[in-house]
This record gives sequence, C-alpha cells and structure tokens, in this order.
Amino acid sequence: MVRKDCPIENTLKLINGKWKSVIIYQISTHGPCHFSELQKLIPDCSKRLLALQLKDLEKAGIIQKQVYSEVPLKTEYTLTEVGESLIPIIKSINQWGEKYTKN
Amino acid sequence: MVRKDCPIENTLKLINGKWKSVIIYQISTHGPCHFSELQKLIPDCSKRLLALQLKDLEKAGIIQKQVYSEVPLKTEYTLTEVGESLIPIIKSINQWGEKYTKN
DNA sequence: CGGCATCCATCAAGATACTG
DNA sequence: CAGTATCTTGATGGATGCCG
Repeated sequence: MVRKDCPIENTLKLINGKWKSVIIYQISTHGPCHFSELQKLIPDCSKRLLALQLKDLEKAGIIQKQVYSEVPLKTEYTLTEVGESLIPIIKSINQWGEKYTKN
Repeated sequence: MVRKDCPIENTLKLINGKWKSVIIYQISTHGPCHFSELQKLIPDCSKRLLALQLKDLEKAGIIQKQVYSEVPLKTEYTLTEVGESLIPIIKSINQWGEKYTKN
C-alpha cells in the first residue's frame, strides 16, 4: 500500500502495532526478559498478542530470542544493537507522553 | 482497553494512525499547508483518510485549522505549540528510519 | 513455561459519489 | 476547494483451548 519511501512511517510501523514500543521500553529498562516477565510487566497485553508482537520485533531485528531447552521451557528476550539504537527515541516519546498526555 | 498509564502508547496513538506523523512532518518542514497541498505532499494518503487524520490531529491539539470563507474555499493547517514540541521527536524518528530502514 | 491454532467481533481504510 | 456519506473489505485483536 505504501509505495513511497517514508522513513517515518517505516519506523513507526516497527515500533507501533500496539505494545511493541512498550515491549522495547520494558526490555530496555528492565533488562533481558522472559516471556512471563513481559506478561507481568504489560498485563494489558494478551498472551497471544504479546507473542505476535515479539515475533514481529524479532523479525524486524529489534529483539533477539534465546531459548533454553530446559524443562520447564525458558526463553529470554534481549534487544539487538538496532533495538538499542531505538532507545533514545522511545525514551523521548515516553517523556513527551508524560508531559503532554494525561491519563 | 488500555487501562494503565502508558505515556508511550498515548503518544504513539497521537502520532501514529497512518500518516499522522507524516502530516506533522510535512507541516513542520513545509510550513502552513492547505488541504490540497497536503494531498500533493502525501499522495498515497487518500482524501478521506487525510481529512480524518487532520481532524484527529486537530482534536488532539497538535494542529490548528484556519478557514477562510472565500470562494473558492481555503483552509490552512498549522502546528500548535504542542505540535511544535513534537517536531524533535518526529525528526529523530525520521532520521532513524533513514538509517535503519531500507525501502 | 512459552507459545500456536482457531473462531469471532471490531475496526481501520479503500473506492466511489455527493455537497457547500 | 475542502471536505462528508456510504458501502465494503482486509487486518487487528480478544477469548479459548491445545501442545511440546
């Protein structure tokens, strides 16, 4: 649908998509996270959606997934370098939101 | 659906929504814009959608609309102060996109 | 524990036509 | 010129259940 180069939209497509930005934010402040940790940190995001968003983020090269084939299963999500480079932006968005949006 | 305070999501809801960020970006670089100018600047955004997004942005207090009741009709969209405060963020998002997304 | 599959409701967005 | 109205469809997200 989008034909033209549009860096803004390209970027926003990556970090939007409901909760993606929050996931990045949480991993960046909280450190590497397990799936269940993210569930606790973002309780309003359903399990299904969380999994979908994580997959998208992984495909986009923003986060990395390490699977430890233990029992019980354990995974760990970390930011890639690309993901890290997004942190300043995510933080400034967060700050702007704190200042200009009241909830 | 979103219960918890979430400044990031609040902010992204404002600037995302397909083309909103681009509209802000265009007005910020191009200066005050008429409806038809925005159409030319963002040809992939349909007329209908453009109108909707402009209305949302106006409601959010990010842009202002001046209507000149001449014939033919003329309107002009400008950024509010709140809108201006978003520019640094929009620009950094744009720069990030230029660097990290290839289209 | 960390998901995926399925079904379903909702919604966002395109196409087209019409108006002050 | 600057929109609005209507209709339709594809994508999004919730709920639930299953599986390694």
